Amino acid sequence: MARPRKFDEERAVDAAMEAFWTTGYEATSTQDLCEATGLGRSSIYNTFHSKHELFRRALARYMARRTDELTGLLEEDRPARERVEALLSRIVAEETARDGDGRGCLYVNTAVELAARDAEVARELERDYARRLDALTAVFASGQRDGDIAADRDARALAHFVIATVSGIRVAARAGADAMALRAIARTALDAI
Amino acid sequence: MARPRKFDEERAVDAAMEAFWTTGYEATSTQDLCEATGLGRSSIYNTFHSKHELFRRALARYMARRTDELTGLLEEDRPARERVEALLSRIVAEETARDGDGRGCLYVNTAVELAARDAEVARELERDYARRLDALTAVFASGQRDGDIAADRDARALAHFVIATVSGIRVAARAGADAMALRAIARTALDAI
DNA sequence: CAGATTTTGTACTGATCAATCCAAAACGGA
DNA sequence: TCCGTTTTGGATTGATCAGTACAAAATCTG
Repeated sequence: MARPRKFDEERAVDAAMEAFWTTGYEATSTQDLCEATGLGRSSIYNTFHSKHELFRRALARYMARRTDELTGLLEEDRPARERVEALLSRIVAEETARDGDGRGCLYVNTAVELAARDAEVARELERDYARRLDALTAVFASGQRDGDIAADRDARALAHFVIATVSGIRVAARAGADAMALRAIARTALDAI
Repeated sequence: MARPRKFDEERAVDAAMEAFWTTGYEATSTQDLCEATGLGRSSIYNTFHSKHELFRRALARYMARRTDELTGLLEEDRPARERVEALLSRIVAEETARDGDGRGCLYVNTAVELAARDAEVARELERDYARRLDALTAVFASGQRDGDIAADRDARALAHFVIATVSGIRVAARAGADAMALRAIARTALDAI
């Protein structure tokens, strides 16, 4: 063997994720990444080979973490409608929190900033979309079995709708909508399901 | 007087708008803006003083144009529900068009890319949000007078909800959702109003 | 036609970008 | 302890960034 690393790769990805999350892909310089991770240029390029590849790692980590949270929340033993309500409430709480301070959601940010001109990233976003769609579809299907979601609805359509509502709340928050407005959006969306 | 301009300022703003729209603020270089507008550097800086100010002009133009389209559509003499349905259909059609090709919406793009770190831009987005909110609120209020929207609903909440649905559809389109999914989102949203 | 004024093209500024190079440093195995 | 291997820091690369300097060109007023 040889000289060992003196940093933890996963912690570095985490730090890079935070940087990309708050600043965006283009606006985060490699210098910013050095400062965020505490690593030198060489260590970053030796480990991740390029800013783009580090971003992909950071995005994958973000999506995995978020989708895990989502599925955890959606697997709770409650009526389907309540589970979706809890999901939307959490999104509203996140977006109105004054400490997280308006960085939004890396998934939405990336979809808007990069998806159109980066096929690899677009593919990753699609895969994550599919995962969340499946999780939500399962929730609505179980709600239909339990009877608290009308049986004649299309579970998959409802799942698409909830995902869109989440993104809608996030964009509205960035466009300056206040907490009351965000709650109104969530409440109105719940009327539809 | 003195030497006259040999270009149309408004056409230049239009061209810049197209560039920012397809590429984003950061990723559009001043060189790109020269090529898009057909102007030299000097003309651009002599007229608009900075990339940032040109962007603000372009954004204002985009929002004015879009909000005009919106209010035009919403002032048609039809039941409120149909007017909102027409609005959502248009958004879906835009996002699935294969020629416009995935540039999305400059308003949403800007909210996500810039609003958090550019107070001036954030203020403009808020003003536009308010304009669209008022237009939609008026539609729902008229629908309640006509009886095709339930009188016990909150017209303003419904308006927030429709705006969020539009953003949600746009983000979903960028994340890879297909035309059927976008139509399902619009249809489900209509069930809520 | 002459003088005042503005636009325009071109060359240039210093800063910063992502990425590379290279030698010194640090470890494991022998 | 010494060799092979890898990591690390710091200097450096060429490209590109937003913005400027300046003089030639073009038009109006007189």
